[in-house]
Amino acid sequence: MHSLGVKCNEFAFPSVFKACTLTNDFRLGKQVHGTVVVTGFENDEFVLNSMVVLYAKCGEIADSTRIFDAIPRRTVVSWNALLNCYVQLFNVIPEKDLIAWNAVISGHSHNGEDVEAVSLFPLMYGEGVGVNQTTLSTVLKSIASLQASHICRQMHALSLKSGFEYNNYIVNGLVDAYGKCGQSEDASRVFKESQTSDLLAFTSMITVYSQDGQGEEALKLYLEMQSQGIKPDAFVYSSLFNACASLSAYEQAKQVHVQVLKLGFIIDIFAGNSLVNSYAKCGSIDDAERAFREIPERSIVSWSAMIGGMAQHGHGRLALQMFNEMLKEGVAPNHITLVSVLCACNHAGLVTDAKRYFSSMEELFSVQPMEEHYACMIDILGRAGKLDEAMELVNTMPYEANAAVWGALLGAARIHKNVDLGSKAAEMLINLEPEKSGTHILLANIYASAGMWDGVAKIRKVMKDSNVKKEPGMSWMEIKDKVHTFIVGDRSHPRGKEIYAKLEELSEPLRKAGYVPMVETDLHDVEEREKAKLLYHHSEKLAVAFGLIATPPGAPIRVKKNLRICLDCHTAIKLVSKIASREIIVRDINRFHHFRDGLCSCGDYW
DNA sequence: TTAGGGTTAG
Repeated sequence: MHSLGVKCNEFAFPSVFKACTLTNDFRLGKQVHGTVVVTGFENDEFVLNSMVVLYAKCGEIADSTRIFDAIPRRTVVSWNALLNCYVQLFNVIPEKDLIAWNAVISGHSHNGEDVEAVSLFPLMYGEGVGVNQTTLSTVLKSIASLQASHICRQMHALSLKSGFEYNNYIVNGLVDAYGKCGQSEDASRVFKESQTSDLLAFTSMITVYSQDGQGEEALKLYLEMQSQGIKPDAFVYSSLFNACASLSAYEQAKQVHVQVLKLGFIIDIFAGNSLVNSYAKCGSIDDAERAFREIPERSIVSWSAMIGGMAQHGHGRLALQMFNEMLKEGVAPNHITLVSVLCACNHAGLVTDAKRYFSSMEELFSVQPMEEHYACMIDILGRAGKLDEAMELVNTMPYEANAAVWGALLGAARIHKNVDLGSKAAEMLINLEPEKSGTHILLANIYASAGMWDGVAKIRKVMKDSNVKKEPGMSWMEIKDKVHTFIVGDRSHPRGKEIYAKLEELSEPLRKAGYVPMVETDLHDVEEREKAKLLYHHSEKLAVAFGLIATPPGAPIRVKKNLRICLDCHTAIKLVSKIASREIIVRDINRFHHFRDGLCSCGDYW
């Protein structure tokens, strides 16, 4: 082709390099390299990646590395080629020094080969070449990816022994690794004891808090960082938005958003994606969509966050429209996007669409259905009352039914009052997750709705005997930048008297609108009258009452709850939204409920 | 010569 005088473009070069590599024709490969330079394609990343492989295979490690370093986005193939080259070279070095060991360990770590990186460390240590901060921080990063908390502790001890207590790289590495291993207390201890004022260490610690659900701690640390005069960058903000998301702190998210705009970090894709997620989780899907539209180059994560947000808000059809818009833009969905798409169908009751997506996802999008997709599909079928179809899928799927699947079946059994399926699913769940009290409660609900009071009594006894405590329901409501917490029957709030007075004031119009307390499914071992009182003072009702007295008339009220919203509160809040002419948004553990004018966006289907 | 922090679901 070349000798015929036909010009080669950037699409042809990678194939030519690949052919040279496969046939070991390095002389020709180098000639082609010359042509690349002449034709001006030496900056094309596909061309460069294929050259890295060529030079690595012919053992010219220096050239391979030089080209590799210049590529902005490296492919797995070029990583592997260069790494193999280093490993081979490394193996023939008789006396390996510290730098050689570090280079190979970090090569494995960068390449996602964390087990190899971590296992090389003891060999290196045994050689007596010593360790430096590079070794430890590289190994800690792999430990973090592996979530190996036991090894993390050993590396911590070694770091202290080696005198790296105040080294920023090591402090950051330990905070990150402990955090990823789920040991947030250890992360926090290392961070505090180091007394560091390093931006990366602060970012890691803020991230640990936000991923551990300690949103308030994350925000507090961010304030402390600012008071120390440490200038934030875009990394901090993606974690901070997550902290706001986990707190459902809408006002906080808005304030942080303003700062991000001022600092010019809004073009950062991670911060942008977190902002979309944050607004969605804080109850404002409109703000989320505005933020989404402002992202200059939307990634699959941006689309997934937006589609998932719409799904959780019950806007199933809009979520599917968004999905189609994404496909039109040529963005390929991943397994998470498809979970959100199925979830959208689920919340909107779109069974036919769900079946279509589920059965064609592998063919259309090359994504094999995973456990999550099966669990979602079983949930959809179950909710829609297609219990036989749901069971058939359970029996034919290539996975063992897990807690998500049994949970879906238990939920379906509750909605459709199927006592047999309910008790079977509950039994499986109690085996899989004995510590969770929700299972007992759902089963009790099934018995109660079937009028099987002896069953309810039996569960009450089992819970009492096995000391299973109902997880206390808690609700949160944010006013300005303060988050107010409520627990059932709680009178400790400074405006407690007014809150209870408001509920008292609402009781008559509620009764007139048809509200009857649903005392029968309550498992507390108390008198009926006492039960009605407890029910009427559930945390979400207290939070809504507080919202009514603490926000201006007509303002929306946003509440977050740690469990599923209870049926009684759902009914009551629907009526309150009409009586008080307010939009009330409740985020529960599963989804959002937008109450307006006596109705809920979930269509009583949750 | 070798090295550190962030995003989407269930």
